[in-house]
Amino acid sequence: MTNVSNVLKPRFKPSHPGLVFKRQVLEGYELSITEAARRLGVSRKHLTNFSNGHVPCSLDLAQRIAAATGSGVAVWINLQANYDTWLAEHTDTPDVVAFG
Amino acid sequence: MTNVSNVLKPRFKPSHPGLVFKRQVLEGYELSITEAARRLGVSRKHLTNFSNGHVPCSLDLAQRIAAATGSGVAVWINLQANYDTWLAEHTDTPDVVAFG
DNA sequence: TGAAGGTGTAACCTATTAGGTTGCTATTGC
DNA sequence: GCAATAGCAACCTAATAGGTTACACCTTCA
Repeated sequence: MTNVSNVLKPRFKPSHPGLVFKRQVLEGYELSITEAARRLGVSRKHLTNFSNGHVPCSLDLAQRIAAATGSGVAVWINLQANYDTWLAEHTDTPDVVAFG
Repeated sequence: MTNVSNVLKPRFKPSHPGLVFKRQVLEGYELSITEAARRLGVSRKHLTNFSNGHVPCSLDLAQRIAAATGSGVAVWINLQANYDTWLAEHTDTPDVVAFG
């Protein structure tokens, strides 16, 4: 697993998008989870789980956060993609037969 | 929706990861969908659907393709993320109350 | 001290979806 | 004709996003 991309781009475990949301957005706007959930149109339970890194950032949630904050939806999708990538690189790879 | 990022990074609709897989990987290795499905350990039906852009690239599939081709899993996750981003930017945004 | 609001978490339910199996039809090459 | 491939449909399952409700535990404030 030591290839060029790893050498050029050493990876530490990225923050879960929910933690970024909590620290950057909620604290930045001084919003409670309860109030943010109301404005986003999602349940408080779900936003709590997301903000604590227990559930991934779905496309729907990414769209809502982007719409409410004025940020691009790509930010949240890519945060999740980076997080997923790190996980995928650090879990066992499924059994396959190599191509070529 | 006309912001700096759109100006700097004009977006055309990205190819579905499955089409990339079909054109670049299958044709490159001269593999049939049937044979590739066998090697990846997924059903032929599912790989057909993926290769024709009917189903997204799941994390599991991304891991399998990466393992079989020696490419990084990030490639496939990011292809899907870019595709998702484009779709999210070109569909109606859900109803939310702005922060701040 | 007690009420109010915020937080975390658990149990339960529903809708969606990834993915499998089977079977049919069409196409291509031997 | 026949074998292999491809696309697609119907159907089934396991997993998951997300909701509702409820409970326990803080703070803060009157």
